[in-house]
Amino acid sequence: MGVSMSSPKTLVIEDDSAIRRGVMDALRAAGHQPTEAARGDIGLQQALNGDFDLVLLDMVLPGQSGWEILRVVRAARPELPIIVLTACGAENQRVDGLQCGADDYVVKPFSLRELLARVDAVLRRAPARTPGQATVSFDGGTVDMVRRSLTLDDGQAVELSEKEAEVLVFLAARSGQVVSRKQLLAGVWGLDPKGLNTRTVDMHITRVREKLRDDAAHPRVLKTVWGRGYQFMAMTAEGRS
Amino acid sequence: MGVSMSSPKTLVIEDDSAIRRGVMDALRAAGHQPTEAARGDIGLQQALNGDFDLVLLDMVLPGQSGWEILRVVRAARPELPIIVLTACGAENQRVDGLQCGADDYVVKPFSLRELLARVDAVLRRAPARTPGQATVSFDGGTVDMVRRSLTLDDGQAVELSEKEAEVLVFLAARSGQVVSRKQLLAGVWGLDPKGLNTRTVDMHITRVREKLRDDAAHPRVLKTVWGRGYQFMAMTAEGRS
DNA sequence: CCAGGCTGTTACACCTTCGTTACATTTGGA
DNA sequence: TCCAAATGTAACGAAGGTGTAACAGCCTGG
Repeated sequence: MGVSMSSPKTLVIEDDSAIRRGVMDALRAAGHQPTEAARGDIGLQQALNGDFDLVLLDMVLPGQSGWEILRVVRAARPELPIIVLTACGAENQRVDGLQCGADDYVVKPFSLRELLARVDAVLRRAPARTPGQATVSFDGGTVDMVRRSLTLDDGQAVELSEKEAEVLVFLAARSGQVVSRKQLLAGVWGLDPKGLNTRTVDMHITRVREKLRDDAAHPRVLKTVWGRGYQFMAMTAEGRS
Repeated sequence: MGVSMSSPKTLVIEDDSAIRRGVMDALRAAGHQPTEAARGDIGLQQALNGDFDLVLLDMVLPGQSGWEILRVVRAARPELPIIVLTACGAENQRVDGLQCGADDYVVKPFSLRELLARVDAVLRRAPARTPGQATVSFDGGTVDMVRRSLTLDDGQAVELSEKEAEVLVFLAARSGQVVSRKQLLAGVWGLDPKGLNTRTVDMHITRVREKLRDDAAHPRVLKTVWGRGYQFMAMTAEGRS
């Protein structure tokens, strides 16, 4: 199931009808198949159940907060790209938004050209994150997220322990995003950050890196983002068959 | 919501109805779409919420001080050009105005021809300051103000530390303006200039310059304006795609 | 019972960031 | 010209983030 995205299906969640219509028209003109939602709760349903390649999400919505939607969709469909539309100013929202896992961020008022540029960039940058894709390739091998198995480029299958597999799949499903230790603790261990030591995460990263033949000092796969977390570097474009 | 500035939307905040009418007529004759506000508080609302390309701001106003408006608009919409209309004489107001972030100033009484010349100059000089623009290019690379990332022209992505990113984005968002150390301290560190050493700013500028491949003696990007601060030199006109 | 693997914790060395200080150099004005 | 203020930057150190070796507890399969 290659991709090449001839006609991306995009979900627009935005309550302001003027902006929504403008965005819908621009997307259609750019060859998308856009769907619109004027309320947060309805948009959330569609994002979770629909077959979309991209979500454009306003932060100020009736029916459900945009932040809540971002969190829920990220948890349920980590591979689905999301671009956040946020009201102007609000310097700090940007950090929160990107840390919540938005793939990009457009500040209102925005030009439609700017928005389309961001949309193209996100779709181009996320080749391995098509919904339903079961494997993610990196420089040196491939992760099968369904079987939770790891195969290196020389054909060798690598055994993973339970936790190692969970950590690797969790990161691979969010390839390109920076994942904090807290997110890993919550997602893999399913706990409040109580009870468990943050260093536990580091230790497992070290063990996974070893099996990936990755080097912490010059990582090809699991990059450390200082002060923020870890980032799975998926293979871009020039990929295998 | 597009831009391309064939018919710039200009907001005129001025309480003297004779002057206001004259300016409005002159702008219309010059092909603008001007909007007028006779009171400071109303003008401030419009400047913050409206979709304008330029603001003409009188300093002496009922309802709200012009200085206050200048400060607030600068903080919320740093990319929005502002030309200050200041009462005659008062040489020092000029300095204060420019330091507060006005893009230009016109001293009353002024000729309409002079005003239009200044308006044209400011609009021409502010290519990278379109509302919603998320990237600013300079001679040697591009700053993405949303991702807080830096890409050089050879395609290399440069890692920025937290503070480096904040300093660079703060300056890039105000490209063309001279930003004082005090403004940087307030905007990036969020402190009164107490508690922190002014040299801290210099040090971070040095570090950012290094990552920009910029040379303090012959700066292409971060120019030192002696006695006043620093200035981000955005790429003009003949820009990239 | 033991052996062996998996997990989480601890400890320690190292690295990054960032504010400060110090000193050389530059600049503008008297 | 000379002087004082402003600037550039190397160097330092504190605070805290990161990599990983070592260890102890746990479970599972003999």
